[in-house]
Amino acid sequence: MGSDGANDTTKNERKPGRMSEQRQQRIRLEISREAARLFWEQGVAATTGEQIAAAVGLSVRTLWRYFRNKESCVEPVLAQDGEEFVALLRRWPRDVSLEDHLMEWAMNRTKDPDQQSFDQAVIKMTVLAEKEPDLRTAWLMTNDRIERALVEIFADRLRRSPDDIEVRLHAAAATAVVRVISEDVSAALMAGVDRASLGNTLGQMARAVHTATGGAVGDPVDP
Amino acid sequence: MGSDGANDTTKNERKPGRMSEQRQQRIRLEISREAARLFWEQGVAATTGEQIAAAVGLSVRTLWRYFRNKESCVEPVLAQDGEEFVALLRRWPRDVSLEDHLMEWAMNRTKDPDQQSFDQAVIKMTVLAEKEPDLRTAWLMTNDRIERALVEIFADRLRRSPDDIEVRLHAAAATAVVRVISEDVSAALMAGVDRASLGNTLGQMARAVHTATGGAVGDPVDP
DNA sequence: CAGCAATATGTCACTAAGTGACAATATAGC
DNA sequence: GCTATATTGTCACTTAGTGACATATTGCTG
Repeated sequence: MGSDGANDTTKNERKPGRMSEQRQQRIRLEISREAARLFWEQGVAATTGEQIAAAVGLSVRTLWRYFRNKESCVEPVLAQDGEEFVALLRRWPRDVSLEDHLMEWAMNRTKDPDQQSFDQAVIKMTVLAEKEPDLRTAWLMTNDRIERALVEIFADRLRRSPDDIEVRLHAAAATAVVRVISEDVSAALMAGVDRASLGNTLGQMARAVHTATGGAVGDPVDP
Repeated sequence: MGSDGANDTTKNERKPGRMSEQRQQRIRLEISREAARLFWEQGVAATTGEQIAAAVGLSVRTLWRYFRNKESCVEPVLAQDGEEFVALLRRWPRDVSLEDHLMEWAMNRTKDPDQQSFDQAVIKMTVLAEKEPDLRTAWLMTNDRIERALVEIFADRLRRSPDDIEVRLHAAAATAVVRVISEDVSAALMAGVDRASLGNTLGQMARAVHTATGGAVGDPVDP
């Protein structure tokens, strides 16, 4: 497998013998979940690559084909909410505010039990990233990728170039505030706060993005 | 040496045999500069810990006492501008706007030749961090620490608690935009753009901080 | 400056992380 | 089923990073 394949679509054309990208992503996610479980149970330092590999039935050599280092193993888990957010923004109609868009989605979403245990893993890793430097780097790198995705989305919405410094500033600021809110929510949930009493976190995110972009992002725009 | 010593002042009281913190910081900075030079010349992967250690006349065992891993070696260099920015904000009079404060400082600053070569190292590492994942983590972690410093500074200025979510959102957004501008300026300088034609980057930062905090940070405030 | 206590350093041994090479096996398309 | 290509596991290896311990260095005090 080309270890960069997961991030480069042109190199992933379907050839005989090449696994689909979806399949590779599923394997990556399975590894990530097992890594997260082991990191939570015994700490990052005490978890070996061999243990992670064994947990998913792969050799450690193959593990390092899927992830460039140990802490990166947890990135797919850490990326869950951010990727969901990005996917939502990609579907964001121009004539709708961000807050309305997110609230509409929140009202219509369904949640299966498998997804809920996955959410738990996300929360645990987000919290653990606060005190484990290696996980912190994984968390920050994950957010770095989200920011790059937001650059494209904001450029499109604002009808500007992705190279535009303003676009990049807005994407960076938006990513930062969404990250802080995610961290805040995760810490609260980990501390036992009931999700209902957290209030409207998606609305909070939408407003924070609006503020952090100086009002440039978040309102309906011309079609 | 206590490897966490550099970041914990209570553990660094002056005892017989314990080196001063300034001395430890100087050694860290010397290591960081040499690491940066080697990373630039031959790449991160091809640079061994032994080489970095030899370049500063230390054993590799001691190198790992000063830095938790190889890429962290470059953090003091990467942190230079951010730490300067933080120091400036710590001296920021309440009755002055951020832009005026930064501009006044820019007009009065002096620059020695050693500092200029150091600036070059900062620029090179900032640019290299765009394509070397390990350096990217070092850069993001450095900015994470800057953000934590800004939380304290903003809390003080806004007369709010550092735990206040708004304070944290402002600090995160401010750090993000300063980072993007730093990256932008470094890339331009690396590409040969004349510093004079870059315009007023400090003013740009001040305005970006003001925008990213929704106007909450940047204006004069009540004393 | 000498003495002392505490810390810092280097050497050594070691484990784990991570990489390259290559043969065997698996995958996807026709 | 066949073929071409990719993927995987084994093996050997280097490097990163850690613990233990003896020696050297540092900072304080008289």
